Amino acid sequence: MRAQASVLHLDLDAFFAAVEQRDKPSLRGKPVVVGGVGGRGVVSTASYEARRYGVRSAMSTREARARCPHAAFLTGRFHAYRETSRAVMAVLRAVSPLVEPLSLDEAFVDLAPAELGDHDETTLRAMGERLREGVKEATGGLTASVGIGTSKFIAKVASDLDKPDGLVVVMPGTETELLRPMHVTVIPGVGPATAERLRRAGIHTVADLETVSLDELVRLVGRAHGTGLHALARAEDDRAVEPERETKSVSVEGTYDTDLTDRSLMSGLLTRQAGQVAERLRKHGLSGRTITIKVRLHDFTTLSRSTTLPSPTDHAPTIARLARSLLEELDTSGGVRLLGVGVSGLADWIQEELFTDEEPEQEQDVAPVEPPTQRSTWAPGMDVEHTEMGRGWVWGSGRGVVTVRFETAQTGPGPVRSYPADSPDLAPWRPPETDGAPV
DNA sequence: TCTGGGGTCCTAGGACCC
DNA sequence: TCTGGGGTCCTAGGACCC
Repeated sequence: MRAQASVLHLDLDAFFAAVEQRDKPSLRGKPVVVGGVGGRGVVSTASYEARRYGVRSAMSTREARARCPHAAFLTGRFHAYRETSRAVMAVLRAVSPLVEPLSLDEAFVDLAPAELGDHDETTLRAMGERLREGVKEATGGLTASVGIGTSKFIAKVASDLDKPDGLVVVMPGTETELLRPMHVTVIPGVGPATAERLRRAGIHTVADLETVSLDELVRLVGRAHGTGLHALARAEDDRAVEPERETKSVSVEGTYDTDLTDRSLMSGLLTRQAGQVAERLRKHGLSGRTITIKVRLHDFTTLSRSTTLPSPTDHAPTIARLARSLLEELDTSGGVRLLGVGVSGLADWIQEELFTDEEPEQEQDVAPVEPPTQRSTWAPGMDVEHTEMGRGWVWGSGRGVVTVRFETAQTGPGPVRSYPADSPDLAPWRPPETDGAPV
């Protein structure tokens, strides 16, 4: 918590719906719902006109239709949202370079570098109004709610207090009296599960929470969460505004209107998703070592399976192949409603650099370290044949060693073995390009 | 026919190493 | 030979956020 109110939080009001109303004047003043329109879609954003009918974010579109049948139901136009978001972030960066976007419609701004002179309430309000005006101009009339306070937590709570189109400044020293009467769910990280645990312990408000000892909180909700809650209940929050946050994972998933039962269809869908993930990785110059699939069964139980490569990849056939073999482990006979593929353990360099950089620590289980050669011969994902092991594909390669994952059509994925890259027992057996055709 | 999609962070257990 | 403890990496699942 800072001595001065110098953290600002800005939240665009009903952002997706507002962009739709801006771009299509016939929708202005009318209920608009943006979200999935399929049988299993949910509401992403409801305009304030639609909220009057009880339509809320995360509600199923089916229920939203029941509550407000005359609303316009639209799927998102993410290009337009991204473009508009960029314009908003540019307005914020003109005030201070320290802007941390949380999503397309939300950001923190650290006002410390802004030349504000005094941080008295009048100056802060003027700054907030100036920003809101700037956003309106840059976006063709979108409104935003702004909160200013001594920490991220307080700024965020403040921006929520006078929505929509509001501005609230919480001056230093007034934080705890503001928070105490509020329900524990104002604290970021307290969702339904945590709120229920706290409720059972008789803790409802922030004031209640403040009386609970650190040990007791840790016992209730775990180490990390407990210490966080203990501090936030006292408005203690020193989290910095971080303009550059690194991407940790990239994923694509889809929920299907009817449950999937056909394994070959699932394989095809995973293959297509793997291609989309690889494309996004490449676009951002990323690659990753851990491939994860996500499977949601008909009864909503959600499973994940993952595997970690010896070196990072952005190669679609490799990701697809691993995803498909991970699916083999799962019993999907009851039907699958969601399938997804993700890559994590990201590096901002690609595998080729393994060959040019100095030797990494990591060792292979086959010893001979030859001079780095064969770069193009053993590309990840490439199909290979071993005289004894049979068919497999390149899982990773580097430093004169190629790691192969063997599999057969009959038995599925098999063992992983490493060989010297010049092993006469190992040969490519067909070009990999036939792989990856979606169903 | 309740329950999206893209993320982040945490926990807990096992393997493995020192 | 037995007893341990700590650290790191990996996997699976869950809570949470917008």
